[in-house]
Amino acid sequence: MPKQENLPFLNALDTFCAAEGARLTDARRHVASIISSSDKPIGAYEILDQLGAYLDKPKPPTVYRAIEFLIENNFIHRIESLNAYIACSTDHRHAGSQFLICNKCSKVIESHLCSLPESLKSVVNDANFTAQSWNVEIHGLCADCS
Amino acid sequence: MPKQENLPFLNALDTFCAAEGARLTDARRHVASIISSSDKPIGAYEILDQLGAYLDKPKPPTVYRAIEFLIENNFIHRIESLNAYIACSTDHRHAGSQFLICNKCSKVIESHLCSLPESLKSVVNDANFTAQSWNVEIHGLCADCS
DNA sequence: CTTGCTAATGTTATATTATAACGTTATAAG
DNA sequence: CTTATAACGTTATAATATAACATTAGCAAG
Repeated sequence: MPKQENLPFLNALDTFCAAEGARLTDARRHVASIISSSDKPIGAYEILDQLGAYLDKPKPPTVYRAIEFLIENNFIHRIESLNAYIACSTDHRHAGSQFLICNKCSKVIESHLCSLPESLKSVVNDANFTAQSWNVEIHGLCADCS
Repeated sequence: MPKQENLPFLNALDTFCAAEGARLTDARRHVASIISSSDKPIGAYEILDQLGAYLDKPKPPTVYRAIEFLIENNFIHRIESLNAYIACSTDHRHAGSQFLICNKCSKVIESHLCSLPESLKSVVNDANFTAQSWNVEIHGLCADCS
């Protein structure tokens, strides 16, 4: 019984692939669908399990390759502190991500600051560091759980 | 040939343990020494290898237990995006960490903002989220490598 | 259309990171 | 001393991720 598909998400992916000449293969589409249908970050092996409903005996590389493709093209993010993946909730490519991760229900709120906060910019500048990408993971309790 | 030990770091650990009644066992001291002697984040299994010079055939749990102890007491941090560990460079407990991670030489600069940047605070407040801890990992090129 | 290139996949195996479980030992407090 | 607890040793395995290589699919040039 597939969960409700996240159609806007899949349509955006479709549009992107058509525009870029990228191939939206079965594996990619199904993995995208599985991740975007989850209301919380989902691990690679849980994706693999669910993928079994659509493909014949999928193996880890199939999942990881799809994940790689989707991350590269900014459709999903990896939550480093959970080794899990989540659909990107913004519609533009961004070098940095910010996640509010509930320690109780595991739901994640993605925010989308378009640039590094000033205080971090200062840190970066003071160190003569060239920032290429950045990731903020804030753990705590969401509104429902606190 | 042990690298130069980071004595200030080990002394601080010693002082802390004495003050808190925590036990500074061989495993903990050696793991702390190994991590604090490294000029870049070091993985658990590399720690394990090096630990072999001091303890008899150490096993993963020995390393992970020491790591857990050192993280809990804020002497080291885990760099999530590298699955690696680094000595804390600040002398006070802090709920949040910020790391500038060089993609070329792997060295890490830890900064120590004591509170969330304002723009992130707003995000947290707007979501009625209660932040407990936070981690910022900024990847890019350090001054030497850019 | 068919040849040849490239992207993507299938498959097997294995690397890497981390923890569960359980019996034993060491420490400090009474 | 005794006892409670913290820490450890050991074995095993869980969980996450990638290497390597043979194969296939899609597409573009001729």
